[in-house]
Amino acid sequence: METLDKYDIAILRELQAEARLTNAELAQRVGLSAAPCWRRVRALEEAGYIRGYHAEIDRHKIGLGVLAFVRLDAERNTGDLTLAMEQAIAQIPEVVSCHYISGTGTFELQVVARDLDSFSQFARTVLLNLPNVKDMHTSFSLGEVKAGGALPLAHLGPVRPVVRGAAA
Amino acid sequence: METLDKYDIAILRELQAEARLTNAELAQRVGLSAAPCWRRVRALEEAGYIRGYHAEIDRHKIGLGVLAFVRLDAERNTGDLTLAMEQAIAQIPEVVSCHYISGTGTFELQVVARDLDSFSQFARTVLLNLPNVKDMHTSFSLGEVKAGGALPLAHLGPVRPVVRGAAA
DNA sequence: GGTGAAAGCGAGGACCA
DNA sequence: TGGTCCTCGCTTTCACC
Repeated sequence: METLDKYDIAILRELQAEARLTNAELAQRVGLSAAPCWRRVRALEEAGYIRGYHAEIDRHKIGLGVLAFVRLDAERNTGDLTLAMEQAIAQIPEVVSCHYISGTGTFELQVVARDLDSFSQFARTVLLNLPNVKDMHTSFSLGEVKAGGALPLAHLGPVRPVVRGAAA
Repeated sequence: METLDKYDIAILRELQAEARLTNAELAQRVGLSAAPCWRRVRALEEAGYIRGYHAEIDRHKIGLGVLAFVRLDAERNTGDLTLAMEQAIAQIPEVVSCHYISGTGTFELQVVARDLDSFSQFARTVLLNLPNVKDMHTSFSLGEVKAGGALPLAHLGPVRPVVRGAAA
């Protein structure tokens, strides 16, 4: 699995948009017959291009009205302390994502909570009690302009729709 | 679909973790037989709890080495201008997510790019050319401490594993 | 790499408790 | 509501081009 050809790209695109496509439907959309299409999907999974398949759940429907962007600054910035902090953060369910941002020891988190009260309590009792935390800055999402996190694939190649039997 | 019971919660949890489960396997895991399990999945989809199913693609494997957190400040903050800005942002493939942050007109974006050069060019030619942009602040992810964005479900109820036939 | 075909199993619906 | 049965179509794996 060295490089991706147009079929692989098309498969990634389709599965990123709609992971529960049947193999038959997927094959038709990318312009392949079922067997080779299925083999490619398997190869993409095994090579690690596809890390998994997930249902996207509506945050608001399950009562998580608050999405906060939190920046945590670390007190000190040695490898050990940072690692311990990372491990502690990664285990918190309310933390939806966390990235290490810079050599100065800042983490950018996305945190969900039921409401502002709930967030506030969470921030005080959990986030600020993490080891090695110096400071915290929070911004709240007031509106989702774009969500879903689908990655662009256009850079992988000229992504013309694949039409079966069409000459180049 | 007023409220979720323990079966619904279990279904959401399993499908969030692994969307391509067969219905038979899912039913077994949540402690239901196939037909009612499948009916519930359908109901959850139709009620909007499940917004879709997506393959998670490895950003690095497809050559997107850079993930940036970008804050865009709007020049002026009227409804029309903000809306136009939002619509422009939402259409940019490299923008993986975008949230409106505060009444002062700040947007928090996640942007992917091949490398720093590529990001830099993208920022100059696309982001800074958006209508109504005043200012831009960028932080780069140096490490994914936690990713995937799975929502916590524990607040929906005491989430004991459902065991078939086990008395409470 | 691609196609086509065969076998086994799950999806999806009807119906009962 | 959950459980059972039944049928169709898909998945998955052949062998072969």
